[in-house]
Amino acid sequence: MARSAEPSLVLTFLSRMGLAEAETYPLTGRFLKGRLRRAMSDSEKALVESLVESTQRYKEPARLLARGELAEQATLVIEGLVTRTIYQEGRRFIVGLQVPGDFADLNGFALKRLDHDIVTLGNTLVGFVPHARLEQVLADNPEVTRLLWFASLVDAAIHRQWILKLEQLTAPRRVAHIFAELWYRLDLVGLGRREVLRTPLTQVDLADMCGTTAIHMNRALGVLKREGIAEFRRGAVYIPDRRRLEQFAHFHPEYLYGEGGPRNAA
Amino acid sequence: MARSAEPSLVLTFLSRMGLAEAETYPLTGRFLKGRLRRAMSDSEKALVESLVESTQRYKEPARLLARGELAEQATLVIEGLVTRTIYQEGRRFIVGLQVPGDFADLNGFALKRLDHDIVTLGNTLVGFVPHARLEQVLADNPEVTRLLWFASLVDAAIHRQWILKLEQLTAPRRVAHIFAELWYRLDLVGLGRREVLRTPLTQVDLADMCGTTAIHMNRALGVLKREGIAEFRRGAVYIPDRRRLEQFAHFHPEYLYGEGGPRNAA
DNA sequence: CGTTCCCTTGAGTAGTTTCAATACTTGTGG
DNA sequence: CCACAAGTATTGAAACTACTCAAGGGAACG
Repeated sequence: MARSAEPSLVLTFLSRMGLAEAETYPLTGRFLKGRLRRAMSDSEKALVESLVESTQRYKEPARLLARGELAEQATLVIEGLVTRTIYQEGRRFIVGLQVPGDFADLNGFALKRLDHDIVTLGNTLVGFVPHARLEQVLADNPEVTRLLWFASLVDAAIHRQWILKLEQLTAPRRVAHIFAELWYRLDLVGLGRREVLRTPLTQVDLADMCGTTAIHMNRALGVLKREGIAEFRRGAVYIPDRRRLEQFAHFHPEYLYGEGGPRNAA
Repeated sequence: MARSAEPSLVLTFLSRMGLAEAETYPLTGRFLKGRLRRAMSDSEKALVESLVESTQRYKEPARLLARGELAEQATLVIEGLVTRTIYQEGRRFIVGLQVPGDFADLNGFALKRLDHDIVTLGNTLVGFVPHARLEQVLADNPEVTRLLWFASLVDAAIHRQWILKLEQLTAPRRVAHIFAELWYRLDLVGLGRREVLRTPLTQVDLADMCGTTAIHMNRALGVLKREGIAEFRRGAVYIPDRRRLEQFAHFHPEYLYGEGGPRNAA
C-alpha cells in the first residue's frame, strides 16, 4: 500500500511462477491451482502430469462420453470449457461446467458409468487419463488419491451452490451468478482477465444452465445490461464493477475452496 | 413366475440376509446397501463397522456441524434423516438429504470445512467416525477408500439430479420427485414400506428443498392429492400407484446407482 | 385450555413461458 | 461480391406459475 511499486512486483513474480508451472507441467499445471496445488510436492505434480496418456483438441462441440456408457478414462480439461449435460424429452439441461484444470468426469472412475453426458464447448483441449493409471494411484499413493478425491468434492460443492442458486434466485441473478463463478474459477487457475470474460457460451447455453428459456434469458441479460451490471455480447461478458456483480448475484466464493480456506479465498 | 411360491421364498431369504447383516453390523449395516455392499468382503464390512467411535441420538432437530467450522469427524446416518442446509438472508435452503447408510459429511474429511450446515430432522441416530480413522483407511486400504469415494460421488450424482429437477420441473413435480427419490433410497437400504412413506418432514421442509414458498408447496401438494398421485399428511406420504408417481415426477432411478448398475437398478 | 407449530385459503402482484414474428451474424457457394 | 442458410439474438402479447400479504383453521403439547 505504502510503496506503490510493490504490488505490481509481487504480481509479476506470481505470474512468472505461474508461467514456469505451465511450462513444467503443460497439461496439468492448472490442476488444483489456486487450491491445494501450492501444497503439492514436485514429485506429486510430476506424477499427476504423467497420468495423462494423450491429448485431443476439439474445435467443434463434441460429446466425449455419453450417459450410461462405460467410462475407461478420465478427461482433464486443459483449455476451453466442458459441460455436464443431460438430454431429456427433447430438451437439454446443463448441470455442471468445468474449466481448465478440472477433471470433467473423475466420477467415472469410481462410478464406472455416468448419469450425464460430457460435452465440450467451443475450442477445447483435453487430456485423457486411463483409469488403470488412477487405479495405480489409488493403490500406491494415498496423498494424490486424497487430492483427486478433494477435486471431486469441490465439484460437488459447486453442484450444491447451483442448487442453492436455483432455489433462491431469479433469472437475472442466476446468470449473474454464473458469470461471477466462472470469472472466479478462471482467476483461480490464472485465466482471469480484467473487465471482460471471453467464453464460447451462447444465450441458449446460459438458459440451459439457469433452468430458463432462451427467450427469458435474453430478457434477463437485458436487465443486467440496463442495470450496468454486465453486458453479454456473443460470448463476451463485459463487467464494469465486479463487486456490484457479485453483490447482485449473492455470490460468496467460499464454496469454491480457493486458497486460504473457505473463509477468505482471494 | 411359474411357481408362485418361489418369489416370496426368495424375498424371505433376502430379508433374512438383511436382518443378519443388521445384527452383525448394527451401525454400518446399511452403508452402500443396495449398491456396492454385496461386493464387500466380511473384513471390509468389519473395518467399516469399526470406524464408528461413538453414536448419538437426537430427538430434536440438531445442527451437527456448521458451515465453515473445522470438521474433525464424519457423521454416519443410522436412523432418521439428515439435511444439508444453507441459511442465507434469513431464509433456509435445503441442498441435500441423507438417509440411513449415508455419510452426512464425508466431504468434510478432504475439504476440512463445509460449505453448508449438517442438520438432523426428527428422531435421528448417528455414528461418528473420527477423521484420524479415515486417514488410516486412506493410507492402508485402497479398496475401502474407493468405497468411501464412491459414496461421496453418489451424493454428487444426487446433487446433479436435484439441479436437473429444479431446472426442469414445476413445483408439484418437484415434490413428487422428492417423494419418489426418498422412497427409492429407503428401499435400497431396506427401509421401504408399501404405499406409505413415514417421514419427519414438514411442508416447510419440502418447500425449502424445492425452492418454493411453504404456501405454494401447500398448493402443489393439493395438486398431487387431487390428481391421486400422492397425499401428504403431517409427514406421512400415501402413494396409491408408485409407477404413476414416478412418471409424473420424471423419476429415472439410474442416477442413484442401485444394484445392477445405472441401467436397470431395482 | 391456551400456546405453538403446522397447515389452508383468497386475492393481487411479480416472474416466467409460450407462441409468433423479426433481425442480426457468420460462413458458404455461386 | 451477393445470396442464402443456419445459428443466434430480440421484441410483443397472452397465458401460466409462483410469490407476497393477510387471515384463519387444526392438531399436538404442556
